[in-house]
Amino acid sequence: MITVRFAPSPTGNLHIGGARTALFNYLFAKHTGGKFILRIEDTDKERSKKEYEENIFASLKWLGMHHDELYRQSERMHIYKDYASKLAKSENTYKCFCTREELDKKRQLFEKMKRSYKYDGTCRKLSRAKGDKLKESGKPFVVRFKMPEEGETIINDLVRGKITFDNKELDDIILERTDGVPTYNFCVVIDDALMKITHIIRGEDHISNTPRQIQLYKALGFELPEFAHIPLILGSDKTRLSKRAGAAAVTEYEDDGYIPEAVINFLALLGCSYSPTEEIFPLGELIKRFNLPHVNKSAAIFDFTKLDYLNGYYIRQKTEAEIAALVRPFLIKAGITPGEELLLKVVKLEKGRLKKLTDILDSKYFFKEVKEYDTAGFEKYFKDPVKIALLEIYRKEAEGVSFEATNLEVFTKSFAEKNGKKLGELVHPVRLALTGKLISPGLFEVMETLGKELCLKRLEAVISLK
RNA sequence: GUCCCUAUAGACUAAGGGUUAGGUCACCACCCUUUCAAGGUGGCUGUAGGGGUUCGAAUCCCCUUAGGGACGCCA
Repeated sequence: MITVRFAPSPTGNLHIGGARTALFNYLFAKHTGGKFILRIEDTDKERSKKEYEENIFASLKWLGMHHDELYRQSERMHIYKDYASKLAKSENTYKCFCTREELDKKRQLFEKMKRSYKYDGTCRKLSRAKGDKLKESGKPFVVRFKMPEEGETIINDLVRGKITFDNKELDDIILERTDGVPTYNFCVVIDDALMKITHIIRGEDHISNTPRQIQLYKALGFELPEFAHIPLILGSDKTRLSKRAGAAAVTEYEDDGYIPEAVINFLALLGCSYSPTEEIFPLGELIKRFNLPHVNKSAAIFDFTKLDYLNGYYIRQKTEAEIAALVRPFLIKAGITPGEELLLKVVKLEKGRLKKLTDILDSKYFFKEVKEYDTAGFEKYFKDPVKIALLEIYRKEAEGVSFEATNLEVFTKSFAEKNGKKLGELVHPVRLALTGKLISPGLFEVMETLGKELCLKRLEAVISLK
């Protein structure tokens, strides 16, 4: 059975790049009828936090990715211990008594000499007896893995093909810290093997870890899984995704008014294609079409305009009731508690115009008094007493009109004609008076939704500016 | 610095030896129209550069350049 895993460390909120890695794993699992495992890699006690773990759960849930199994590495320490002692017995590891300070010094020295740093193997050369003696003396130590010093390690990557590393480049990685807690490279290998992960799909940033891990597989006698390293996402400045350029937490996208359908579709498109001619694919369709060979090798740049487009598209696919429910929390956050009936009417008008759910705040005027007017619009329409006078007549005549959109349109058009004006000469100032803005949904629909009373009142407010 | 990876328009991608290099977003124009969207029609931009291999190269090879990643008692 095909089994994949997403293995985040709870040292921060789930960000968009992590979500994409999760998505590719999820799509692959579901496409093949396989299993999607979520594994929390919380071996770094200092930085791992429960709140981040919860953020990861919430984000995945929001995106609609459900895991089949859940593990936490912090609950599996005894397993790693077993394998550590197994490796020690087979002489694949050694105790290293070099202190952090000593190592730092060496690193700095290498840097000064413009040479690449690699652990020099000081303690690898230590005799067993000497090592045991040092241990008994109470000197703290870490456990290192003896990397092969010759030959090469080859990754047969499902995305990139063959990647070759000279074993000389591999240094003796630390398996156990001074406090006995195992490190990432050790835990992943054991977990992936024990959880029978068949395909490791992860970011390109892990390529250089892979040969080290392959050596561990070999030393532990585990069967190798398949590897697929997916390209990273770059920010709009072509450098590593930074917060400014899009690397926000998934939950921040939610707060910004994006909907999961759009985020999923957008992320799936970065670094992968599903059709030569189409790009709109909901999750179910992505699952049907996903395939590792379709994943491409180059890093993709995060582009908000496309996300916005997709978000608008998916919003338009929803029913008005659904949109109302989605948009309501954003209004409430802005201090507006909309009545259901009015909200539904507003959504009907705004539906085709929303890119983000937060855009609903552009139509605050349905729920709140208009207190200020667009400055340019004010100059253009409200400064001239002649124009105001026209509005005054319009207002007066509107009193006797039934406020349905079609009816208002007929009335306004004939009013304009009667007064020798173009329709626009009326529509724009009226819009400004009713909404405070130069831009809104169709004016007559807006008027109908606002109702006669409010419309007349707002027109009056402008007339009295005179 | 060392090792590794990558390179099709402003962005995401298709074509994996033979296509007028296709699609999507963005952009521009027009249509629709009371504004903005949405929708419709049309258009603009591209194989990083240089060498090879080949009858033929975006595609295969080499070099250059550019970008990214890794080099932690982080994951």
